[in-house]
Amino acid sequence: MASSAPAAGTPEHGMPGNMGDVRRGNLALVMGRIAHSKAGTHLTRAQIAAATGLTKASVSSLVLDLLDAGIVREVGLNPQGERGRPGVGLELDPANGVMGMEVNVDYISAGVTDLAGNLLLQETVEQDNRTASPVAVTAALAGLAAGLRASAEAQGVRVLGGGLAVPGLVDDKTGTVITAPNLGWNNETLDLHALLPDVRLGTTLFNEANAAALAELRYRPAGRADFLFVSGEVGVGGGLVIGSELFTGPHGHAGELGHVVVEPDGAACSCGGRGCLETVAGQDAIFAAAGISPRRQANRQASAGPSRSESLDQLLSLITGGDADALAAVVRAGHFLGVAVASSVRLLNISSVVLGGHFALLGEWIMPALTESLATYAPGKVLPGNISLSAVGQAGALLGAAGSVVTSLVEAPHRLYS
Amino acid sequence: MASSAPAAGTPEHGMPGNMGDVRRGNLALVMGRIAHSKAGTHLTRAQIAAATGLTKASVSSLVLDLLDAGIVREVGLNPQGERGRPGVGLELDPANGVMGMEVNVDYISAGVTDLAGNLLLQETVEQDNRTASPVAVTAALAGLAAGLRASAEAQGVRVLGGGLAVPGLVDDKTGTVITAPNLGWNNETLDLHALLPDVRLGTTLFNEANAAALAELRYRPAGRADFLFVSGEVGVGGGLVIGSELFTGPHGHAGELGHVVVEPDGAACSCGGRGCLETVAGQDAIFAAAGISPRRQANRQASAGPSRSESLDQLLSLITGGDADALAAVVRAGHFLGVAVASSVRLLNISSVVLGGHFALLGEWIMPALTESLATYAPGKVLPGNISLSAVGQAGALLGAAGSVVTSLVEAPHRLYS
DNA sequence: TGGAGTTAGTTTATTGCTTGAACTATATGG
DNA sequence: CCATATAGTTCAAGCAATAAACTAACTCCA
Repeated sequence: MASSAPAAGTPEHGMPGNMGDVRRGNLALVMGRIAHSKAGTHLTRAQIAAATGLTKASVSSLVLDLLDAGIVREVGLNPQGERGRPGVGLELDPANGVMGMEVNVDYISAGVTDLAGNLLLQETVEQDNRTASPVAVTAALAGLAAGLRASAEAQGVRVLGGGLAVPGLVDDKTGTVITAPNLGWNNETLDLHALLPDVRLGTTLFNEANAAALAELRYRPAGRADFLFVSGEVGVGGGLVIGSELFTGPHGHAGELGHVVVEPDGAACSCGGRGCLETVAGQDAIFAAAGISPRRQANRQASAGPSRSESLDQLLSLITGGDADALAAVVRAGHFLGVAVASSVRLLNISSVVLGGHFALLGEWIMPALTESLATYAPGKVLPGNISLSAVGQAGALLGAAGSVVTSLVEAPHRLYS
Repeated sequence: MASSAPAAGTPEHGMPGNMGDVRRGNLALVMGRIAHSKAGTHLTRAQIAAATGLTKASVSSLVLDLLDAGIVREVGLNPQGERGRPGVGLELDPANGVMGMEVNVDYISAGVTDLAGNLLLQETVEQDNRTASPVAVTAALAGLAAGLRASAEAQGVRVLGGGLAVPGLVDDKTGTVITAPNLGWNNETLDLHALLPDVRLGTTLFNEANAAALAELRYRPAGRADFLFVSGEVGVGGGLVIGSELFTGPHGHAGELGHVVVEPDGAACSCGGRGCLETVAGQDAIFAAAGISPRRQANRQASAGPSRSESLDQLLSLITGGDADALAAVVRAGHFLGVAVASSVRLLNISSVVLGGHFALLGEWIMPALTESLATYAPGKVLPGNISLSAVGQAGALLGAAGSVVTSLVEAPHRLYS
């Protein structure tokens, strides 16, 4: 998980700074301007100098490093009626890509984006990962990624690094999945290097909700800098974005919205607690309350029992068909989601919420209950206009994991020419 | 409120870095070593060089700046049997002080500490601030502060800056108290400069719980870097310390533990919400449940009705006298405090809790209920040994507000020789 | 008592980076 | 074709850290 990173180019805390730190910081500054320039437009060295406050001489020198590293390229620019010598446009070199990967309960998936965030290649393999060992799953994913990487390189795109999202608590520093209840994994250390060998920027491990939150930050038009992303999968997860950065707390696991207490006298939760949001708003809880037969637990054949998406389809048709129990289950989930979000809003002072997973799918019926609940429990704190549905949908975790590599590159481009 | 500050010496985000930033950062590094050296011991230039990785030449040059600024001084050092030339000890110059100030419901208070955190002077004036205008209160406080400042300067201590803690939501950038329900203040902009005129480092405005949390961080022996401080006053407040820094969220008001929802079907709260922790664990709620007559609201004479500390004394004697209702009220508060803390722990991934205010006073009876509640709602997340009572007590807000000035000076000592 | 050894702190030359000014390059407009 | 304007490069200057040499002050030991 991305630990609370110091500002770009800042020396590690407690370490002395030197002139190299200044250069690395300014390199990141220039890189950031190029990376975040509006699509279609191409900044010139002079524009970057004006925007950042650096001198033209410094910008030229810094841009030269980025060109040498192969992450930025020049594009000819016709100034169209401007006076003076035309500037040379700069853009992220599209010959670079990053790999996003995801392991979930019933599929593995991988994809390659360029540094601008365009999805170039993607492939998903449906398989039940509850019946497979972590080693087998990562081996299958490594094969999937290797294939995509070969395809990317065949079309001239080198893969600089990767990100992997899994539905559980992770420790990125050690590459360990601490616990992933829905996969049945506990303290499994993954070989992230073998997953994507010999990439300059390595591979980072993410919690799925956190990765999806990063995707919202990256792909949402006019994205807000501060929001709580709610991930509705089998479990209920949360991803906190504060100041345009993932907030993961002191030990890397902040944002567990699914285990906020919403009913002190409520049902026992798989986490050992009681009355957690997940016990009323998780998929299994909603299905049960709606009278939909539960998916078979472990050891089920690939074809036995309804799959998760089948259960969701069933729920949707029940609701649209006017089934009172199904609608009540969803409204109840929305109500308690509001309770949990209200508490989060008071604790974290966040004013925007983005719903993903089944909460987004059920948005039409969740939203009224949620807004009413928020008005009751945290009046005035979250304007209805600041509650929105996921802009990226299903592929969020994958795109967020990939995007995190780009972000880390933009914040420390010097890593590419060590 | 301390906004999420960049690392010491880091240029403002988006601004170019230059060699001056390197120097400011290294100056802060050296200053930090001197400020955080164990009391009684005195680091030498050579020791600082070895500890930081800077060269002796750089340290000498940086220390010279700190000496010139008058915030560090040399102390002779007998090396006691060490070989070689003895080093010259360095310490914070005790001729500098900072002012901490506090406005609360029934008193105003001010105090001066040196940069090491020793309280040199303190004075408290009891007065009912609900009957007074913000202007009158700040005028009285300014007088109190001016007197202490004169005393300090008479004994050779110059006051470098100040911090003011108030029981409400504040915006430090504008010096505004957005809302302080128990003072009846709403959108009152205070003249912080007039409160403590002509100090080099200005005066910072804090929420009371946040200031008290900073005091815990500063004064607690072997203080943890991450904890949730729970402030039990008329209202219930919270202060979040993450990574040894105050976490105030994207808009500066994070940590409102008192308005976490603990009983969705509970009582209406003064904030407009429902079932907030404050409705069961605030002082008034506990007094009411214990059958203690409420304090008179506004317009009471200074002598009419029991004061808050009188009510607390009454509660304590009821409990020690075996009153079942009083004990039940406290146990109930502890139980729901556990619910709120459990949710906080899941959202913020914090593993330590510090209780202040009436929660500390009632610790003997609160703690069992709290630990049991935490074991129920967030099993394994907060070890009982990580729940503790305030180490600084009543003067916490004042000490924390004063200490924040020291912290900001240590992080940016160059501000003292502009 | 005095020299060898040891550690603290300063001086000096070097390196690396930003800056600002001068300079070159390339466009538009009359 | 020349004036003007803008883009980008070159070059000397300034500043900060570094490394190495140097001075200062003390202990140990003969």
